[in-house]
Amino acid sequence: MTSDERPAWCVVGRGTGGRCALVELDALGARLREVEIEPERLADEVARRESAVSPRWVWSDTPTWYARLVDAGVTVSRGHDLRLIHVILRHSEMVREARALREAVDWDAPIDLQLEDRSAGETLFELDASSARPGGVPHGIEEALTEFARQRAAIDGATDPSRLRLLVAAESAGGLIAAELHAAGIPWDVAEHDRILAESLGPRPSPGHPPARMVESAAQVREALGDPQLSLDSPPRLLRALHRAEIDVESTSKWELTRYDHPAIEPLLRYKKQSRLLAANGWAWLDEWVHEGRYRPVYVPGGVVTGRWASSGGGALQIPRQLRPALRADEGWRLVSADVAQLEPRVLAAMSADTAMATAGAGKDLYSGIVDAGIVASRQEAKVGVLGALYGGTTGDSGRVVPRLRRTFPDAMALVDGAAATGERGGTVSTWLGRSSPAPEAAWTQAQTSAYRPEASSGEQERARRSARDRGRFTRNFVVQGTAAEWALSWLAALRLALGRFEPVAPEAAAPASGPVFARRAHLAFFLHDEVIVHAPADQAEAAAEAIRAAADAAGRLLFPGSPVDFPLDLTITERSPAS
DNA sequence: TATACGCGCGCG
DNA sequence: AAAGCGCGCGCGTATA
Repeated sequence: MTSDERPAWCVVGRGTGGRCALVELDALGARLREVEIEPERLADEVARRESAVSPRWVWSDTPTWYARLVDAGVTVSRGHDLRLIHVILRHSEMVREARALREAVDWDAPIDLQLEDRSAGETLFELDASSARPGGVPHGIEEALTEFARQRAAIDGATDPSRLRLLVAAESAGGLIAAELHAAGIPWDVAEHDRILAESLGPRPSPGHPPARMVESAAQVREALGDPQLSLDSPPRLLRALHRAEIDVESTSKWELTRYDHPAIEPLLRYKKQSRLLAANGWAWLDEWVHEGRYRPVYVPGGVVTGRWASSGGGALQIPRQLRPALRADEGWRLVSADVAQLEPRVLAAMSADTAMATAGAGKDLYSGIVDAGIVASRQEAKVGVLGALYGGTTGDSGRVVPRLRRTFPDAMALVDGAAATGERGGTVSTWLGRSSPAPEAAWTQAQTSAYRPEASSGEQERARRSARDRGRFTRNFVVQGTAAEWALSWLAALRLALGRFEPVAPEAAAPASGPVFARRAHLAFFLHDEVIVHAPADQAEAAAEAIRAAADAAGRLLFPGSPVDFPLDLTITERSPAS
């Protein structure tokens, strides 16, 4: 083993005296070289190694290290996020020996959102001891090397190392992508957003005043209820006023109100919609979150137990469809939007190797395929039934359709029914690539045990059964939602690498607001569970669309080699995102 | 005055 | 018709 061997990994961490340490490892984890450098030189040193050997970069957590590199104009193609991977491995059923990982409690820290959303102007790489936040993961190089060795041992000794390695790579790629999405931002048309607000609410009022059209709606509600002083924003008072008008709802929720025919209902529903728009995405939101034509949400990979991403600040994953037209490509650029048709049922069909379900989905619309197979009469019934199968629905339309699906798709239904049964018993279930559901809380297990005693009251038994069913629905959905998240991460990861190979466009065609790394080529701009938006120079839009399709095919083959299940996309190239 | 919690609704 | 899974956020209300 010689020192000029090509490194497979490069571990980055805090060294001595405020310097950064880089340690290159060979494929077996043996140290090849190590250097300590001043923090200002880190971006250059990373860029040099990336272009020479493109190692997999290992660091404590991606927001801490990578956001600064991206800002400095440096990207890397592959990473290993010790914090994200630690959380997966310490719970994974695939890991045979997790004791050492579980004892490394420092690595079980939640993401530090302050750091992720760091403000501009903060000095680069102030990673000395004084800036380490209590409760965060360790950033020192020796801690990183030790944890990395633990993680490699856990993966190598797993029941299915190759699947777990796919998950580790996909999760880490997600970390890189989240940082890049934040840096690039979503191209946002403030004028269009303002126009949509004005259309619904009236022109922007002066601070502290309600918009005119909301005042109007509220007045109509008060008039119809005969209560001139009523405050619509207080659910208890509104409920009492509705009862006085003989509208016998149990809550003030929208779905319940729509069932009543009364002159107050229409303006009340309108008021609620206006109120929601104003509070969640009104002018204050615009002022706070959109700057220089970009909305830059903070994405939180692994933020959901199932492996889905969460977000923090601005409600990035809940942008109302109504505001979609405010997403607008820069001049000379396009938005390439793609979403997967029925991702979760297709993932279920592939996991369970249910050939009947694969056949129903072959081509385009899975729900229509179920109708065509003569199982249900309408697409809507098919959809409600499939969602009921995934979520554990027992009542209403879904409860009626699920038994038919159980006969038609026995393998798919056996998989989710089995996951539900395991959850009801207090067991753990896992996704296709090995992310496992959390164990039940001690109080849950205690309550189940207690309810089994002969002297347990019927109320106690009923509560225990209900909570067992609740947990069963969670584990039922966990395996599908979690595997769909793995598919989506694989899709994104493949797409990102493909876009990274696009030729830069001429400087005069650049989109400077996207930042130095992304301004001159097609790049990811938005991700939402089963949907991506790529911001692309007009003459790269078609190629980007093809890359999105190719990445979806690649994700399917990677996770489910040989499976007949396909993952068709709805794909559009536009200047402005359609309201749909 | 600050914090915790439930409601309602936006997204998949 | 409005359920069955996973979230984040703003609001009003209750509690300290």
